[in-house]
Amino acid sequence: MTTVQENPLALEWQVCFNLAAASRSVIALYRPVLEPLGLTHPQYLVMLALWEKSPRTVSELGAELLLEPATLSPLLKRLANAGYLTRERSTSDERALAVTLTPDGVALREKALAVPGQIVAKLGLPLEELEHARHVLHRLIEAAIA
Amino acid sequence: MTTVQENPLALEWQVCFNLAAASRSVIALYRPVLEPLGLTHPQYLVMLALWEKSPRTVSELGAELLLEPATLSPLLKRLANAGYLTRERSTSDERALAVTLTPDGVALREKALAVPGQIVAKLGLPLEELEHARHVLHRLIEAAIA
DNA sequence: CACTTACTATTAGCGTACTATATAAACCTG
DNA sequence: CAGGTTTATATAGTACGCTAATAGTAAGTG
Repeated sequence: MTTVQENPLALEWQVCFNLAAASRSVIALYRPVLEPLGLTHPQYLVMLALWEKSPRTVSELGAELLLEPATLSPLLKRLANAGYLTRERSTSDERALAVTLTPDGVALREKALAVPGQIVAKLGLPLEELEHARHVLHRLIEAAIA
Repeated sequence: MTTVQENPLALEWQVCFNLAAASRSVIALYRPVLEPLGLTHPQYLVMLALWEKSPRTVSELGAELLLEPATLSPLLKRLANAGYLTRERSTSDERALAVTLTPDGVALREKALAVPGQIVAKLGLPLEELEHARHVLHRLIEAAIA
């Protein structure tokens, strides 16, 4: 393993590479766990947001998830097709879309409660280390979007 | 901000959300920096790997970058179209593809040397914190692919 | 009130990124 | 050395995720 001094462009020393690789590697663990729920990982994150508060507009979801409306729009359509939410124009503001959980969508939360534990088991890391990682990542987000 | 005890599915408490959001947020910083080099972020990572060693096969690149051949195949074609590398069947093993930097590809490294500094400046975090983040992420990768 | 400006979501186009499948070369084993 | 298996890429299909451009609604202004 080379040092940064020798090669400032060494792949393994780039935070961005480790960030991208960690994101893909960890999300890959979710695939088999979320498959029985009929969700992809981004869809799971949208459901997490909606379980906290529903209805929400596309903008509100985008602000919390840090996703562009153009990304959410088709994703929400797929979740609507799956029967987990409805998409209706807001009555107060015809521009806004009210994204609302269906009873099926609300009920799915019960199954989802088992997800975090399964992932933690797969990772095999102590909770303190995961909590520390979460904190480090939050700092990176804050720095990047500042 | 709710606690984990209150809501184990709280979005902001999920490592996976912070991981995905941090990855997208940090990579977004690279876009304007890499644009003059004619590279996307995944393409930049491939070039980092090739600057370390060229020629490489698709499998070797996939092993280092943790990417599937199906992802690399079209990505390498785009880099070949850009003139940064050539794709030729290996003479010793006709199954393998020899991915080799062109002189243009080699020369691009000089411009790339300025990239990490620009990103660090944009993030505005001390190098020690970035190095620590890199270490934490490496631990997550190891745990996830174990 | 007409006009302009701002806001909200959608669409189009491009580039990842995955699984599953296909194809061809290399290998191994009887 | 023929036949099956393994290995190395490539392709098909689906789903993000972005920017840029669009359409429709709301709000502000003379």
